[in-house]
Amino acid sequence: MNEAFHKLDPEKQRRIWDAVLREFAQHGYANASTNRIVQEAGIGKGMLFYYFNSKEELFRRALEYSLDYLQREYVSKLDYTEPDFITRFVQITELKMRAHLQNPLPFALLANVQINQDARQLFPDLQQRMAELASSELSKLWANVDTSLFREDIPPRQVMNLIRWSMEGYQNEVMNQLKDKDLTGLDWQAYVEEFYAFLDVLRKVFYKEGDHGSTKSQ
Amino acid sequence: MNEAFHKLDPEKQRRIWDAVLREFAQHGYANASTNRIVQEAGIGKGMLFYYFNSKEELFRRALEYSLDYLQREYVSKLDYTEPDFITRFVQITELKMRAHLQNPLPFALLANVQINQDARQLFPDLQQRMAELASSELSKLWANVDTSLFREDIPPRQVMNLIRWSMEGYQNEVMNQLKDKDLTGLDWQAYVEEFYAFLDVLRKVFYKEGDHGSTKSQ
DNA sequence: GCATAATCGACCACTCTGGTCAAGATGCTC
DNA sequence: GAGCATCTTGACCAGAGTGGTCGATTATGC
Repeated sequence: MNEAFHKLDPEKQRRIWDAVLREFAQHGYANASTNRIVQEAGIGKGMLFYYFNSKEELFRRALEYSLDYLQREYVSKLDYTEPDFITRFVQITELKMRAHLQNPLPFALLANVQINQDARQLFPDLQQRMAELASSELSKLWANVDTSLFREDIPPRQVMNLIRWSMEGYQNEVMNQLKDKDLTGLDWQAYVEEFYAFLDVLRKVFYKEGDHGSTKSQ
Repeated sequence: MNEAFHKLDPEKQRRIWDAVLREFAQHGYANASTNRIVQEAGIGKGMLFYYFNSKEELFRRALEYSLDYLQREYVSKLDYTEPDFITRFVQITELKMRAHLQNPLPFALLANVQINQDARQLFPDLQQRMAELASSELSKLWANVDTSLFREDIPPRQVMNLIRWSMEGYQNEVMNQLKDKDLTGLDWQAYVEEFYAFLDVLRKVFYKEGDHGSTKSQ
């Protein structure tokens, strides 16, 4: 990559990355068009191949950029000291949503690469970095959980899976509901309260009986 | 569509549909190639446009074929008399897997159309038929459920959602595990037993206490 | 033998591709 | 201002691929 790119006005860098990531995320490696990228980025065609030398390198850099973004804005901020599994999972989800809200494109690109096998054989090293990121995130999720909070007639592993699946299902449901709606002027408070009520249900179902505290008080 | 197509050797028809569905499912409408289709189907280019007159009609027919397949092999076989929600859900899942195993391509094509908005504005009528199919399937899922089996300290609606999400999560997990493996000579029995054990956990968690019968005996 | 239907694939005009490069703009130093 | 290096552009390239056509050839049924 030409180092001139790094000297660019940051706003312009962002515009270029935006266009690049969006194009690759939407169309995959093979069907992405460098013409559309320069058009959307508002730069001349020559510049794209001046900064990056080929489409292949461009894609490689885009993937690296996305992985770096996730590492920096999400994975590195994860905190695995919280022993309460549900609370921890909520924290993680919040972080992920925050990073996603700030810039959804890296997520979109990585999701596309995961599904579309376009790039798999072309960039096996990055494919591996992706796999590592995903597996390390998940394996750490299970570590140092205080399983003594769980009800004892079900294996802790299964309890954690059930909680995870339930929360993921809940998330997807809310996402789908909100997809088409106008987000301005939305009654967030109602959603948040419903969510905490949902957490209380999970605690009631999967935790030991007794007062383990409502989540609302947080 | 040229009626000559219907007079074709059924095996040849199947080969053509296979190639068509696979291509559209993999690449979406815009990026699908009629050249690749005829090559994979093993017919001359002329024939494709003899049977179907244009790429647009071809896609339309492919979508209709897929919707018909799902209707015939899956939705029409659904039975909503079983009052036990878990049992019903298992039955539904089994039907879906059976149809999917017999021919996954219609599922793949519809999934692609759902995600890729390629075709949305081109074929709004079929888009609507898809939406109807999905919503009718889901709304019927909730009807006539014997909620008296559920524990009473949680709204029945929420119990059903939690069960649904848990089972979907379980499915995805198993699917992911099996994705790369060699399916021949697999120990299915072990999987089935683990699944029934999982169902027992769900019953223990979400149903009223007392002997509601193990699922293993089925 | 003959009409009709089925089948092929070379061919068409066209669009789009990743990539190049001569020409010019811009900024910096003296 | 001149001179030089660095940026920036977009017209242009050869090549690949597009959906679709059609004259030629073969198979079928009577």
